[in-house]
Amino acid sequence: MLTISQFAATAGVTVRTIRHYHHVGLLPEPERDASGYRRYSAQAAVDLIRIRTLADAGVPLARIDALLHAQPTEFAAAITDIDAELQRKIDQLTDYRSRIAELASGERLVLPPEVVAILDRMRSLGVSELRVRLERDSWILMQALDPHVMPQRIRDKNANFDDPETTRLYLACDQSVDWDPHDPRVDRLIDDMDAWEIKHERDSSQPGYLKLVVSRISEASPAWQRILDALAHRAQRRRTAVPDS
Amino acid sequence: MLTISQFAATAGVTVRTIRHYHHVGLLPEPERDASGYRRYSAQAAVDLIRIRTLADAGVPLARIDALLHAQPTEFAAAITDIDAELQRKIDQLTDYRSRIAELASGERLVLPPEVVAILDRMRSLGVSELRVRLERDSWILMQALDPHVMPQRIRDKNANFDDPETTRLYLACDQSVDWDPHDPRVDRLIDDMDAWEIKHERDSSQPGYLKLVVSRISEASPAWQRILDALAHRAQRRRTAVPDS
DNA sequence: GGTTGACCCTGACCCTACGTCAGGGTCGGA
DNA sequence: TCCGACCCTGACGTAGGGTCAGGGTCAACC
Repeated sequence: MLTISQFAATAGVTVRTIRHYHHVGLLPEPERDASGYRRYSAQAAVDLIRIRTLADAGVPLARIDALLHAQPTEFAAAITDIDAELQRKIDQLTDYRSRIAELASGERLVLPPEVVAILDRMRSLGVSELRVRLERDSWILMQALDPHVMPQRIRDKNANFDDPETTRLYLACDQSVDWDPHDPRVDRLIDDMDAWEIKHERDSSQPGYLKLVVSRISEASPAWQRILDALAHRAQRRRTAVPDS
Repeated sequence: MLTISQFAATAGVTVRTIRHYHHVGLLPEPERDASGYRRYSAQAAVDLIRIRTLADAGVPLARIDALLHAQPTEFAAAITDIDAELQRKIDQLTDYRSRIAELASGERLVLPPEVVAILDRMRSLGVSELRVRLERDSWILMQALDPHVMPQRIRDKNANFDDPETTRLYLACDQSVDWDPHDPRVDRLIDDMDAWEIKHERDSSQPGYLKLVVSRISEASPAWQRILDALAHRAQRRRTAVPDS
């Protein structure tokens, strides 16, 4: 007969594991010898190995108990089930592996590839990292709060960067980050951007969740703050003069 | 800004998970609004996704905390590490899958293939399932208690079944299970087996752990009990007459 | 302006599958 | 007789949350 540690060793588990299985009723308590030690039969070892085979495969102990007392048919069905679950886990882990590999590269994980492409395009056009990060935050908020507008916004944004005039304006604005707010170039920029908004039938009003992004842009640079305030003011005047149809 | 449930949704986790991360200090507590609700920034969403990417890969939360504050070099090293661990898990799950598939077939899981082959050979020779099971138990005990003798015993056992005379004797003994202990055929069997033991220079003494198996064999059949007792008795007499060299 | 349903808050206990410690008895060999 | 390696029970600890309980908020609709 086997002592508890020999018994545990046949399945490569700890003594504590065995006692736990007794406690939860998964393994029946065996006979005791004269001094109260548990003594295990070879049959118990076979049972234990079956239990561990299932447990290793991730089957909860409570379900193992039921399984071992099930009809062969149900048992076979459950096995098929468990096997499919294992395959699913394997696929998932494989997926996690590829994600882990991308961890170094930041937003690739959190945004759809089209948006990542836009951000990369901005970088390659020479847009500052600060501006790119603000843009990224705005996409993240949009994704969380208003996901159905994303496809349209992606098209718009790409169209903007396809247009050399719009791109020039965007870059000029980006460069104004450390200009003095009263630099005459800022005035020209405001005029140009206002004209652009009129031409493209846009205005500076935004869905509520983007107000935060706008306020962070303003905080980042006094020049930007002046530009945004001026544009909002002019747009407001236009709306008052020509009310919504 | 995001409410806690919107924030949780960006990473596909529950609100409780977010609060748990605050509790353990993995995520910093964000600002609160006027009514005490937590409000999350887009940057927090990026951080959360990074955390979940690691957590999904099985990294303990405590280690994630350290990782996110680590140098890029250490971080990269840890990622390599985690990736290797993932691959190991995938391999293990693949292994469990193949084991699960064998669950129906019993001893294949618990004994080395050579022994399984011996048991299968016994079955194909027509040995009763009862006897096979007793034999299996004896191998299990041997494996747990005296594993280094197994290769030799495997060779011996195969040699026995390679010998037609020994096989005949074994089968005869197996068939005697329900004979009357005083059937004259039992006497002839005892004579034959005793002769066999002398010829092969074996005796019926066993290492302690096999005594149990022998006693279970005896319990299974009165005829077997008589055979074993008689053989042990004769072997004992021989040892007394011709003491160990 | 009242109600309804979907949120949010904290605090506390529950879960699995054991690990670990405390405090004590038992066994086998030197 | 003593030591180290076993064995026993009982109880608490662990990660990563789940799930109440008991209460406040918000927005929309009637």
